[in-house]
Amino acid sequence: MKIDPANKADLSAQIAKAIRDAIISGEMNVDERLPSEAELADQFNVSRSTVREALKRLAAQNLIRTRRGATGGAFVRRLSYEEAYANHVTTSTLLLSMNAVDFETACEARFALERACAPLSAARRTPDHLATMRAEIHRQSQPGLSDESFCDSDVAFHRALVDGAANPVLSYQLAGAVEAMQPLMNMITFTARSREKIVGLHTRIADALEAQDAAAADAALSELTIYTLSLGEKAMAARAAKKI
Amino acid sequence: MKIDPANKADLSAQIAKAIRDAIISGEMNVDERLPSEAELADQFNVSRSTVREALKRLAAQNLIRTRRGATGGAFVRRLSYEEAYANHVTTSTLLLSMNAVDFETACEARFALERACAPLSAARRTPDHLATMRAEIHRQSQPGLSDESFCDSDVAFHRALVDGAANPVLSYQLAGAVEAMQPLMNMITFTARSREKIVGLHTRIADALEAQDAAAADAALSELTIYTLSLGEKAMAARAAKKI
DNA sequence: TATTTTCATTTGTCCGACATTTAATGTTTG
DNA sequence: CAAACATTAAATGTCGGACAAATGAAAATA
Repeated sequence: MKIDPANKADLSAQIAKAIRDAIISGEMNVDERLPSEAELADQFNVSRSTVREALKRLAAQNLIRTRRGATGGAFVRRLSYEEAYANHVTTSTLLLSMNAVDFETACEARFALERACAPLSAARRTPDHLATMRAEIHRQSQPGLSDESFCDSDVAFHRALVDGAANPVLSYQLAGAVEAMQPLMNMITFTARSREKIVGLHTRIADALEAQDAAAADAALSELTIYTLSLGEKAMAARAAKKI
Repeated sequence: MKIDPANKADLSAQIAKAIRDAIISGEMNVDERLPSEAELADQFNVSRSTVREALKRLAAQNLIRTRRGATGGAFVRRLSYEEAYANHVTTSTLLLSMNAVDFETACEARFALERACAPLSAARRTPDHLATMRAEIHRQSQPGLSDESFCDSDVAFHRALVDGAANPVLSYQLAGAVEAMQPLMNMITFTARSREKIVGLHTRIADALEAQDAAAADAALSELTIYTLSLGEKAMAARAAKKI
């Protein structure tokens, strides 16, 4: 880790990379303390400012945490699921918006992934998951609900479906797909009729999971996919018509 | 964006957050130039060093790029799929290793996600994808291949399967699941017999995709899941026996 | 013993200086 | 006039020192 070639490119980036590699390779363990900034500056033969910039890069990636004081310093941080979730969601959102991913592609990906969870969720969902889904369905049926709240509830419902699979790795991977879709979903104005249909499909999904009927859940999800895609097309057409 | 409460905690983190929010909310567009470090220092009423630490945080998240010189500065960066891939893979890897995710959970997640791609891949795979898969299968059949190379080839094969779905969002989400599994897969010593069986299943998958037979592909993937899980169990048992 | 004080260590912030890179501008020369 | 060259200005990158603030440990005190 002490290596640092006399490369011309961004010393702070090089140092960050060296430390990051040490962490990723397992050379440094969780909660292990890094040398102090002054010591690192000595080791790498750079100024303390440069070391600090490197450490801030690592902090931005949640790889280290710092504490002031006598026993303070920089420590290798255990990456928690919650933080990873949050990062994954914002990155996915940015990726969708910056690269102008079309609704169809995102929607297809989202539902394909969700359908992968359905069989596992049918087998393992707990009463808690079912209760969450029922509660969200109830919320979605409220007449005065704003479009934004409906979207939130939609996400919460599908999140419960995914979590029902009781596989944290799966939940993590899907968080990006489901939650990042929300801004795109907001493009679609949910009319009263489309909400009714969606709530109906959600109910079918919840029923199927309660009955532990994977095939029925898959069928309902498939219908929801098709319906959501048709809503997207309609919204696109409306937007195109408006432009002309 | 100019807001900055007189909070005493971590000015550079606060500033980074303010700028990050401006970028994520779409307030700043791709390739737009941020004010210079000196100007930002003025705006936020902090020193240039503090601003620099904030900018390094953003650079670490690939949100900005900086260029030196007269027309230089910090620019909002378009997040590319390639970078997002790389980040997603390393984050997933860290998440698996730091949280001691068991082989079974990771394996289940991986194959569940892959099976979500299979129908799409059966419909859309190009000759290119098929050629890649065949080439990797051929490579996997070489007798002198190291375990590491076999793992690499395995990842490449499954990557081609996923890419065959022709959905970049799906590919991105799955990169983390497939590639992050590699270190865990390395735990399993691939004996000659297990390799033979795996190559056989890969061939069946490739055949099914070539024939655009989604059901057959799913069946083969299902078998591969079960077989991989059994290999994992065997490896665990062997490791346990060794310890005693 | 229990409490308070002192102290050393470490991160957080600021300042000023200089190096380096880069493009635009000005200047010289063929 | 045009091309090559030199100058300059603006920006990031790096350095070194200084002080503030937090924090736990050791020392002094009641």
